[in-house]
Amino acid sequence: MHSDVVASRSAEHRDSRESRTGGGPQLDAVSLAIIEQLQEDGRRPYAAIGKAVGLSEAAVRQRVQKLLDQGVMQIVAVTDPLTVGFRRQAMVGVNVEGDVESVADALTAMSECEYVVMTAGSFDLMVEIVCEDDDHLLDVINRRIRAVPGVRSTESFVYLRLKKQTYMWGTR
Amino acid sequence: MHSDVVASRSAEHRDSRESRTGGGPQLDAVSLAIIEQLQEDGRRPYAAIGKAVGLSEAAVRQRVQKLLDQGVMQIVAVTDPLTVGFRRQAMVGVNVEGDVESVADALTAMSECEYVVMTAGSFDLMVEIVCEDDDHLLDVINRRIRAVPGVRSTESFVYLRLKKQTYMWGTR
DNA sequence: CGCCAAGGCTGCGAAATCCGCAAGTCTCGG
DNA sequence: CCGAGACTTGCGGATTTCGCAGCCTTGGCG
Repeated sequence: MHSDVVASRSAEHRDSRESRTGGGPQLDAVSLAIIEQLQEDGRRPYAAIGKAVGLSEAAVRQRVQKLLDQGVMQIVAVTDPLTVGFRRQAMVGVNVEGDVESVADALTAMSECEYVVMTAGSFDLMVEIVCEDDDHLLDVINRRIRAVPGVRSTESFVYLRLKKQTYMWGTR
Repeated sequence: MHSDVVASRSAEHRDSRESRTGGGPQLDAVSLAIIEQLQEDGRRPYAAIGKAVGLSEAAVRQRVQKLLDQGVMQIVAVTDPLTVGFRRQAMVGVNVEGDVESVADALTAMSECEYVVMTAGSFDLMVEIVCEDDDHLLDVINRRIRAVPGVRSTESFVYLRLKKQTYMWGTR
């Protein structure tokens, strides 16, 4: 029944929290299936999940708890920012001279920066900004981001319309 | 004994120029508070939420259900794509000739496009792509996206490292 | 002004779920 | 051969969910 499950549980708990790029702790097919269930409905009962993935309720409970503890997934409410009062969003491309990492850390510390990623290409960093209004956005971009040491230049892409936003990784 | 949060029940006369893009029902302070609770923990019991926002368990349940039905929020599991087997991600800027909307729709229909937004700036669209490997990414960008009628050019920013990814809108 | 419908809230049992725990199985490695 | 880890089954008790019957307030309307 739950046979195809057997995967590598060898290097499960590696200490490296930095391993993002290299691929994190291996997840077997069952954990993947559990995550998919919770991506459809974060409040689905453990018993129902167990039935769907071929595990007992207790086992699902344990695995979910572990996935949460390990930080592999989190169960949260997500909203459209516009409906909760954030009227301006923008993607900002950043060019850096010197240490990209330290700039990224500085941006990460800003609450308005919802998403920070280091990239290859004509930008070193891409940052998604969520603001309440134009003034707020202007302040963040021109005064805060450009004030970070090492930031050479920025280019902004103000959001006109959000067309798609999914959280269905692994559900394909 | 209603509490602190409920204070502004009758004073919700803020200038509600509802912005079009997200449109949607005005959220009062209580619903906001409920959302914040669920952003911290999507599985938090209704009774606990009620205690926190000053409402009964049943009332919280009804409001949450309505928020879900209305599509204002969804409760889901979110993960780091890298830990679930998607090793290549990229942000792609797209320039369009002709109808931007129809191109956006075409991209939205692709399962690999996790995030699609229409922007102002040197790109008409920004698209986040989630792929399993380099071949997959190459295929999506060069063969699928560029094949969409109206796409004039694209520029890719391959993710090197995800530094921050939050879902705490409204929790500031 | 009085009446009524609608929406939102509370309170309350009943059903379902969560949670911890114990005992037994199975597999993998040392 | 034995221990560790993961899973299962089973089981209560605590907690949570859920449906429903009121209650109150608001707003429309004759």
